Amino acid sequence: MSMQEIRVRFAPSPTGPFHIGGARSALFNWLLARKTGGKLILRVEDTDLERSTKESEENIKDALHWLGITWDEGVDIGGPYGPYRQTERLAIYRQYTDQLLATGQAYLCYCTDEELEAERQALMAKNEMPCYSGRCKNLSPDDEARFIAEGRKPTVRFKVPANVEIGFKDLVRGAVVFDSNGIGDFVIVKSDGIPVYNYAVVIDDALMNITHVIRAEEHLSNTPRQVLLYQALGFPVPQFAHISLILGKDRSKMSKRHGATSVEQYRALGYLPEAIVNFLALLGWSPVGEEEIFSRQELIEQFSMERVAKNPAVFDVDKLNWINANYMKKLSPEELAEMVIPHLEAAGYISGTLSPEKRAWVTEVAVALREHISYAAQIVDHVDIFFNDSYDFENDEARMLLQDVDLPRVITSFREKFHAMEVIDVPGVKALLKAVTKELKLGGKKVYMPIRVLLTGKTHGPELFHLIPLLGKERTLARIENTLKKI
RNA sequence: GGCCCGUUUGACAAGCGGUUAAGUCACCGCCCUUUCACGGCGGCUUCGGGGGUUCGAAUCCCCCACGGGUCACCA
Repeated sequence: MSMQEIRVRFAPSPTGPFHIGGARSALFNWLLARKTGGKLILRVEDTDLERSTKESEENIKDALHWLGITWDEGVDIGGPYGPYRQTERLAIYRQYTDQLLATGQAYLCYCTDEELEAERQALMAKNEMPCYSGRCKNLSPDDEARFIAEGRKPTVRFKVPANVEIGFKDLVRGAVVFDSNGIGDFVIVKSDGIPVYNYAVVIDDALMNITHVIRAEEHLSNTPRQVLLYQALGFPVPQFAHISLILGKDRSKMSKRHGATSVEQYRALGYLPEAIVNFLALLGWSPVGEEEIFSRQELIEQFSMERVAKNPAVFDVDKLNWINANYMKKLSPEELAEMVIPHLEAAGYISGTLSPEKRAWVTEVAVALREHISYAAQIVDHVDIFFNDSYDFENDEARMLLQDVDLPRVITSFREKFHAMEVIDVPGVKALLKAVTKELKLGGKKVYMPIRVLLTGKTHGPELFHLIPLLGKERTLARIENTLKKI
């Protein structure tokens, strides 16, 4: 028995920033395709003419590229089942609409928005399911002529059969059954001739030979409508897999008020694509072993739909940060600098093209700080001590440290040795500080802490032997003098 | 409101009728240490409630509660 090639698709609508939940849907599709040697198709569902923008489509493709999610057929690269943009497939949909109309499986509806809204309100008031009554189903020729004369533009509605059980197997949820009586005749083509999502998606998935439809759970209740359409059109029904939603901290659907929700925002904050992919994969899917850090390749090897969870998952930024920090540690100094520089520019610490020396210095600063940050943007919270020679004491503890009776001896010893240093480098400063503690017979704390406060005004920060070489001889000495004047 | 989906510790979750109910993040403690961070070690009262089925239930069935989704000429 030969395995049929798995064909999955990611079909975003380009109507806004690319949501992190969309990215996860794309990722799961991609993982299954890569895992099985199948194909991932990228189709753009732009039938909402009001809200769809080219800019948004570009944004989505950019984000996908950035995440390393590649498609085998679709917009930009084409393929045997194109076009892959729904607004370019209108003629195709029309054919099937004619077929549905001709066979009596669909009909024209002349109801206005106002009429429909009134009907809906009436039903709601009676506590009944607000679904369309079907009153245009058997319109008399006279009425129809009248509506046309009035200039009404009809929609096309699908005739939903009564008393039918619509069941399908969901890879994540198991058997799901709906009652057709709960579904009113729904619009499949808008009055402007553009098909509605539920309709276009069926024709496209069928024509593009999609075998597995992996998408967010919010589409679960749309699925019975689609199954009906598959049957009416004589198409085979694909496998469905509805993955759970991503929730915010308060367990409601993730939205703006939960913080960053778009891929673009995380990118801008300085998260790494590998980390986002890793984190997203863990949201709803679980690996077999104990390891949680996976490269894309490892994810592909380990992924399986069987291990996708049914329950919704809360987006936990702390865990994302932990994962991202893991990947940041693996960066080379140059890569790290690359990530951090835009944030330093934005914060006004640097500008323009950096000289090679300055760039090297910034790189070292980033390296000194890398253990302290989870994502690139956080660099600005720690970097001030390197750029700003004037500062205030962070707190009383800092002030107190400079009241210590041993302070004069520490300063004298340090200054003396430091003056004598030819080259200010990490091992040199390390040795110097050690020599001071030894000479004065003081604990490390008695030496390091006052010097730290003298140099930065703060009680914590990066290692002194990183800090001092980066400040250099003059700035180090000058800072000590300036601070001493303040006490 | 109808329909559908879900409910294991603060979060992600493993678990598929018999386990001391994994692991990861967070948190707490200890160790390392010049601080913070990193790292190491340890801790962290978990199966929403109630009925069944069964020798035995987190696991199967029913009811309830709660959360979510959906009922558009949006996707």
